[in-house]
Amino acid sequence: MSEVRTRFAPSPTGNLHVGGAHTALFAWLFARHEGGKFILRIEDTDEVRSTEESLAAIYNGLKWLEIDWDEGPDVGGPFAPYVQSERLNIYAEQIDRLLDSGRGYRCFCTPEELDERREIMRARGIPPRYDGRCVDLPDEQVQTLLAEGKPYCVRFRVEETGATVIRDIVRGEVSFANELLGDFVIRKTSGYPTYHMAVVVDDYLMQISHVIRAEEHLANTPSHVQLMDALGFERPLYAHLPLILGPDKTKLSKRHGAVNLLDYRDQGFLPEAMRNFLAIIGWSAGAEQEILDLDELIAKFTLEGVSKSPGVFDLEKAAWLNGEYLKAVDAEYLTGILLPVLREEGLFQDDPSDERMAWLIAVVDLMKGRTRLLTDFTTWGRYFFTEEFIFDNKARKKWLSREDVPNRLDALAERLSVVESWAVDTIEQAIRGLAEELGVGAGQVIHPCRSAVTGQTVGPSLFHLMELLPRDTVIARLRKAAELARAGQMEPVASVDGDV
RNA sequence: GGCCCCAUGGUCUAGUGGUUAGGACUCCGCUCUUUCAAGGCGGCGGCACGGGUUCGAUUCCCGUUGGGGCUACCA
Repeated sequence: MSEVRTRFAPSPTGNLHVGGAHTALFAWLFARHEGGKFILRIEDTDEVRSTEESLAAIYNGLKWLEIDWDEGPDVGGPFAPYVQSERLNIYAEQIDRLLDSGRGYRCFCTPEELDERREIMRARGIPPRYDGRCVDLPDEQVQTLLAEGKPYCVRFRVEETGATVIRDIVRGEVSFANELLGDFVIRKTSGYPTYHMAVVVDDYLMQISHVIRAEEHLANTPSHVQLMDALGFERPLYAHLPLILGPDKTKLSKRHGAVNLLDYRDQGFLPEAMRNFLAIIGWSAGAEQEILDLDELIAKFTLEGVSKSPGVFDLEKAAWLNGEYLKAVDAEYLTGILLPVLREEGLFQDDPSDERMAWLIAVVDLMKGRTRLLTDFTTWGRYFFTEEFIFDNKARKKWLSREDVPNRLDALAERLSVVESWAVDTIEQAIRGLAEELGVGAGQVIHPCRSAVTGQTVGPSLFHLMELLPRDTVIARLRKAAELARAGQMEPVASVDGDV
């Protein structure tokens, strides 16, 4: 078998969205699994909507997921250029061939006329397709119109009878009746090729072996295949991937919330978790394993494992998976990713000392076992970084508003101020010792203490978390909580979020 | 409307002409623990429907229903 070459061919008309990332990932995984090449091609034949920013967003999104390309606009390659707007002469040449062979023809219908006729057809219940008005325009008439400078586009004359059969790796054989296809535009009035023309030419010239794309393109495929046949191009193999759906089961789009891949980075997702999650929508290794690292993904990925039915993007499960990665990942590595998130929130300084970094790593190590998103560090773990944290209602209600608590907190502060060293075991001794002296269970000191120091009733081991806070800070928090409680300011309040 | 695709719990899925239909997320219990939003254990919940084919269909065929995609001088 000749070399496997797959491509991702986005149009730079917006951010890299989740669906695009999914397609790119599958095409990339397949190429990597097969030891082939993965090509990035930019389809900017939409002159009005294409933007530079969007191109940058595509690069950033792919890089975030660690999807790399062997050939592309920035890295070049044997079939450069990889940006369609830089290949206009190539398409022009192929369009001319079609014009010469009679499979292409000039169409002088205006968009307004087309719209009007389409409406009429629709109203009559006829499938709206181009009526072929300009197909057999006499040559002299064409010359006259040309001479008049009348604008025109070029259409492709599709087969009138029979059927076009697509062999799709994931769907099997799919047949389309040719009579239902209309003569479609291959060159716009502007001179730009349409998507249909450009993909076909580029997939052939770039020697793409497997066209892996989303299912929304399945219905376009007979058009592409006919074009290829007419041009004498060998057909690639096709694999149409299931779509990603929103919770309402329609194609995932803006109205479902975040569809920009990088929004998930900002929401606290790890790239490896998002990659893993994307991979298991519409694909399964067959085994009962869902957590797969990059190497496993590449090793196990096959097109046969791709499912036909679309899948809902379940954010809940994505968050769970992210939590699994957070747990498994090395604390030092995680700290590196977390740093910008903390700085964004103004919770960590710009030029920390080695000591301070070591402290952060320790915090991350303590916290990561119970987080699902990176942003949990700035919400649940806020008390590590600032005094500006809230006392949630559960803590207020259950402990901080209790009558006996202020005295207990003060007593604990007193005791902690005299322990000879600030460490897990000395802290634990102090707390348990106080409980014993008061003749109450340890929990009666531990819980109020946790509430006062963290504002929450849940979290990592109290003694360990206290060790990571400066003694002065802990003591100050205990005293402050006691004071607030005495002033009657520890009653549950409506304004406090975090009442979970 | 026409064409095409799809159909296993709410969601992601494994799987088979004969299985107690398996796993994961969510949810609910129980348990461990100083706490749970962590860990452990357990539970609820599914083959869309109707016809065939067959000794036997979740599995194969047809239809229905439902969902989705496409129907542009957007890609």
